[in-house]
Amino acid sequence: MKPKITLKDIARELEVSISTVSKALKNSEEISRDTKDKIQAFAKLYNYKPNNIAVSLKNRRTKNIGVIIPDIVHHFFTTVIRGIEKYANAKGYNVLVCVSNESFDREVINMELLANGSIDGLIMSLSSETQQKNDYNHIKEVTEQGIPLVMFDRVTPHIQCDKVVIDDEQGAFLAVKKFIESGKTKIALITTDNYLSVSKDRAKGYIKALEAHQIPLNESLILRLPSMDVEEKAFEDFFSDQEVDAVLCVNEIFAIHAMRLVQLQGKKIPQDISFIGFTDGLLSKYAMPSLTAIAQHGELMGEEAAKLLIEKVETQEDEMTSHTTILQPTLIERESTL
Amino acid sequence: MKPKITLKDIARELEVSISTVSKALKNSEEISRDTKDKIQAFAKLYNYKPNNIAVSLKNRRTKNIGVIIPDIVHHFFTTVIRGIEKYANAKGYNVLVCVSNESFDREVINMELLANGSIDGLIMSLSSETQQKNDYNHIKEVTEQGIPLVMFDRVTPHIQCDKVVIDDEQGAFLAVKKFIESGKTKIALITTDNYLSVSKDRAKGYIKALEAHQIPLNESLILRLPSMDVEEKAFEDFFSDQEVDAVLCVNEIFAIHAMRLVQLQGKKIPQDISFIGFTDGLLSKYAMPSLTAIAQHGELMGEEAAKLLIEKVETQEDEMTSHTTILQPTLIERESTL
DNA sequence: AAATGTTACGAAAACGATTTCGTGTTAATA
DNA sequence: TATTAACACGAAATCGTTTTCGTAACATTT
Repeated sequence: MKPKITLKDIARELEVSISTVSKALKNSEEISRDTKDKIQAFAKLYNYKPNNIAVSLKNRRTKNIGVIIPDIVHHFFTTVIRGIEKYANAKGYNVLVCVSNESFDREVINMELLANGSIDGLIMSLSSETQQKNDYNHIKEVTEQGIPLVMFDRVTPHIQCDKVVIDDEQGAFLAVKKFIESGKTKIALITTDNYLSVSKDRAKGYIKALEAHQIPLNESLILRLPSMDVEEKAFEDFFSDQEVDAVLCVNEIFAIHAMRLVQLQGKKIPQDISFIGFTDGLLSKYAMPSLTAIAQHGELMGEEAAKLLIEKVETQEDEMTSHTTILQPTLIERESTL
Repeated sequence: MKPKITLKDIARELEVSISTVSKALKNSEEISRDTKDKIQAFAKLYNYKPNNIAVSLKNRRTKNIGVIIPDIVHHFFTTVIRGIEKYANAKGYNVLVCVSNESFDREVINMELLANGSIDGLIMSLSSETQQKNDYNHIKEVTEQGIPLVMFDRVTPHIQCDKVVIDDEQGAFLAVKKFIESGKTKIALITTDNYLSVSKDRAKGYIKALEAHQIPLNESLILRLPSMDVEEKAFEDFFSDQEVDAVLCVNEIFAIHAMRLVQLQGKKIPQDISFIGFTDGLLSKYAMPSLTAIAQHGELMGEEAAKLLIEKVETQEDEMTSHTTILQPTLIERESTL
């Protein structure tokens, strides 16, 4: 085992000062060609690499950016991370991912941990618990310390910072419009309770589209689940109590479940009943039949968030202007719609 | 904007020395009750939090563990991360996730980045490119520096370290056994080229199970794809050229594709043809019909890896014993088998 | 020959914490 | 009263870098 070599070690071996070594390795003009050659050769030989921690302490920059997401097993978030990584790595930044697990407390812990020097900036999406509690003090503290923050997807107007979202309302609007144009009228919406900002916006788009086409809103066609977990019973009741010829779901899981259920009831997709689901993940692509989806462009969202963040980090002008990027969702047509 | 407060700031305000502040905040016996109260109150008021970077530099421990995975959009790896996070967080460690994107170069870059002081230990799964190149020098360097390493899933015998894997051979064996016991004999295997350690082991289990039941091995029943991407043409040829009544796939995507294809050809699953796929992710659960799967227990694997790592990190005995944990795969029966 | 300018390097402070050791003040003991 | 012990705190080194500033040695200019 050969422990890492430091500037001090090199200086001692070569009988020069630490400063000389440091400068030589940075190819400073101050050091003579001879000395530089000698030091650089020695450093290469012993595979010297500066200690990141020490460099960070000195420079007060870590070249790390933190990311806090509610859930890592959720395909959408992983695509966002991929986008963040892609951009950040290209800019020489490392990405530090933490998972809040939809818990307010873990979100707070993660933020404190990251904000105490470990990162230059933070990208986050709110946990559902945080959105329910409506408590954003932990986030305010971080921004007040001057740490650049970018929020994506699950955002809040209570915090002033750069944001990247898709136009969820427009996404739902597009979907319902698609249904109506293919002759559907009994259009259902399966969603979570309104505490999630995105669910709220999607419901808005759903209603707006109905209004725009003079279809009266029928509240019984909206199924609101208390969580992301599927309750088989609620689904069954929903579909047996009434006639439905099109369903918009706020996530893939709901859509897949519903599709399976109606297929078992002998209905044909998309002839008898059409489906559109949000997020366009793997499930949509591989479902039977494949699911028409509203794509959220997670990777793009990640890249955009990283770009906004790194810009703030590198131009230390603490201009208090914040910018919200709204990405347009697109409809990916597959077999579940006409 | 109020920048973070340091020990020095507190010392200056309260007209004591930095050492006193440091000790007071650690509740040291050395400091009088009065002084401690005063300092602690002041620190709380100004929300003092020690700077992680400085603490890391001093203690030469970061309380971070690094994780390098080949792909973050892959469900299996995210479940492993979830397991790692779970255990590590409980032990007060932070998890730093990097993605190699199946690239050798990115793997090297990530390792260097992490290994230069950012982490106390590393958990990784090899990128496919690394397994193809069979070059592990970057990993050797890290272990030689005395940084504890645990590998999982995609491992190599060339590196001596703790490892966590599932018994892939046994998994494939179980699957094929299941097929045979339900009367199938024309059993196919759809896999990637052998450069992936796991694919190799699974093929071994497939062959072994056939042998154990005196079914002759028919090479034409093995479809080897050059990458994880699906080539539609190869699938079609494979299924039209011969009779097949059961298929084992080394991943979900292959399985879903194949199932869709044979269903379009009018075959009934599982009566005409059965399917089993590795990994038991979301797709298996929600496929139509749902896919019988070999579960790899990613979350458990992650927890185990984190446990092994943190043990090594905390007991600094550099005992050169390494330990391999082999998890047993389990067969999750669903609709795609009899 | 004196004054000035280069060149090549080292000393030391700094980043923010931790920790060892030393010491002045008081209290307890002989 | 002199000695020792306990208490409460501060000075300084340290972790591994970076960077500013000072300066010895030599070269150049008038």
